[in-house]
Amino acid sequence: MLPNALRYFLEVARIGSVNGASERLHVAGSAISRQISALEMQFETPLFERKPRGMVLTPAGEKLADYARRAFLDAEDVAAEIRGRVDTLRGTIRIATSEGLANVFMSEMAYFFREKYPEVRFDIHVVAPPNIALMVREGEVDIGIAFAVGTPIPVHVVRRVRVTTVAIMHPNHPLAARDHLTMADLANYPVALSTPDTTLRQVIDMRCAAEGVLLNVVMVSSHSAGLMHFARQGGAIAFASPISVRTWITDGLLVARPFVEDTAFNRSLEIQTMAARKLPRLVDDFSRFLADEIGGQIAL
Amino acid sequence: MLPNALRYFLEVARIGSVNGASERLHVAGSAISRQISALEMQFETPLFERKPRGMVLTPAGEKLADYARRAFLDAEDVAAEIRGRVDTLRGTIRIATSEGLANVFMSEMAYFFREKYPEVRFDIHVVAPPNIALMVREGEVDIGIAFAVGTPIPVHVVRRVRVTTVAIMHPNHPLAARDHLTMADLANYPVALSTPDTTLRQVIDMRCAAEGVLLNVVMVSSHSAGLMHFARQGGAIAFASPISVRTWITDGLLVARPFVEDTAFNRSLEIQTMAARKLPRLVDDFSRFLADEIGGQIAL
DNA sequence: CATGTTTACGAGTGTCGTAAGAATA
DNA sequence: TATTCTTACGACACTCGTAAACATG
Repeated sequence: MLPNALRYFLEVARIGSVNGASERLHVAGSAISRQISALEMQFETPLFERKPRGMVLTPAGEKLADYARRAFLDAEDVAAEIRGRVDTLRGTIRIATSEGLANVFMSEMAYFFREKYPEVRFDIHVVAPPNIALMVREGEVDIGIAFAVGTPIPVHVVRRVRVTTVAIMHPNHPLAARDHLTMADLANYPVALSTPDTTLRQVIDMRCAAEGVLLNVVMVSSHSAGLMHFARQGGAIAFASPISVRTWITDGLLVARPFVEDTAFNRSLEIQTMAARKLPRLVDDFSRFLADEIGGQIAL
Repeated sequence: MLPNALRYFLEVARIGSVNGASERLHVAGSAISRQISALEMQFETPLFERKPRGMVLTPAGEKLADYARRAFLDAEDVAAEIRGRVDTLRGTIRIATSEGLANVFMSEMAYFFREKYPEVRFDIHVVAPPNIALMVREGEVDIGIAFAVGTPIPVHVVRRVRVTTVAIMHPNHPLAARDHLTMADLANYPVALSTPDTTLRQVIDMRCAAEGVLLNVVMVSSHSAGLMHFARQGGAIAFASPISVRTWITDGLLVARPFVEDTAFNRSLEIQTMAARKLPRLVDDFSRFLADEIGGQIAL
């Protein structure tokens, strides 16, 4: 459907070398090299910088890569639509999200959405937060659900909401009786934290530094569901955004307590899709569904 | 950049015959026929119905045509962006609009927009109202500015506003002293109308039929600016939407008088772009500019 | 010299144009 | 029979893979 030159180009951009792309594509490196030269000839500008250890995109190359990724997805979508005859209300939605959201939040969203569209399949990729937007940009997933991180990657943000951070504890915990907490309140109790690569941990660290509070950290885990269960057993206070733990709270298994003056604790939860991509109907529906849901959740 | 098969396919779709496309493309009909067969093989479904006088798209073919038109524009845009290096803030904006809007409204919009972007060029195509959306859909223009007509053509509507219809007359006209008019009021005076293929004429005819009023029509013209000048000389009452005549009113050359209970007189003015197309930055800017402008005009 | 890209060249594939065949009013 | 699409076939162009040449830390 699209010229091979673009496929080759894209794979070299991904892998960063002609030989690498050659192996993955089962195409001779010479052929790939020639096609890329042809593209550069056509656009009258180099698309890669030739470095000793491979090739990296020039700004012009970046533009072409963005276009090509979009073009392949578009072509794929229209082919599915034409072949499938049906307006693609069945299909697979590919999602990248972080570990903290994959548990309760994504499960709920998938469950509710499948009540509307029973034929939907979800492919959920749990990856490190900075990689979510990258995967969206490169078209490896249709939708990214992530807390915004510093690096601005050019993706389309369907919706962005400010999300608070709350302390999660056993219902009998002494602090469960309090309406609002400060970081200093927690200093006397054991706490459980996520790993430093999470956005959740980052806002907690920042807040502790600002208040000069040193927490009594008894557990650090990259598995947020594990932290929640640890908190449920009374082992420690954990942290989360309200949407990440909703069912546990409503079921009475845990209680959540907000912090006073919470703004420094806020993170931005984003629904991301590829910039300028025409989404398949199903994916578009789900992105709107998500946006509505978290739009409602913001009131929580 | 894109495979020839798609170019051939699209031209056959446009022209409606292989031989016709063969002439325009300077490619043998056999080659075109073969490429189209290949596409149909690839999608495992016919894209054209073979009629005795040529070929017409099947529903599957329509989908592919929509995709292909989009794909070619996208490819063109990205190529310009890569080559031009600059972020394409100079360039040409192609617009299709109706005769009534091309005069005052488009001139104003183009003039104001060029104050922001002096390097902009406009290609304005004045065509019959039903063709505006078609041209947008087929990618012959970037933006369509049209009053909505019955046939729903799948284009993206950037903005839609309800626009009233007013009577236009010389400042000394007896009716100029009235605040609101009815159709019956006009029966005693000569009026000038646009041709029946215009949306303006259609709403007037409908309203006259509803009220059972017979107008004293002294002029019918397909050139709305001519009708305005005729009204200005006192020859007749003409009709227009407020935005079509704004400068003439503000300059005091003509006066506009609204009708009582005007809703049946409303038309929907639409800013249209190709569905799901990623607009070049310049075009996107202009479409937003237009939307803002007519958004403001609605209060008029 | 190890790694990675580009050029040279023969083999294979695909596309094109001419011309003949088939379908339809 | 006039128009249009499709198939047959030889000529040409393009792409590929192997292998050698080139660039660089």
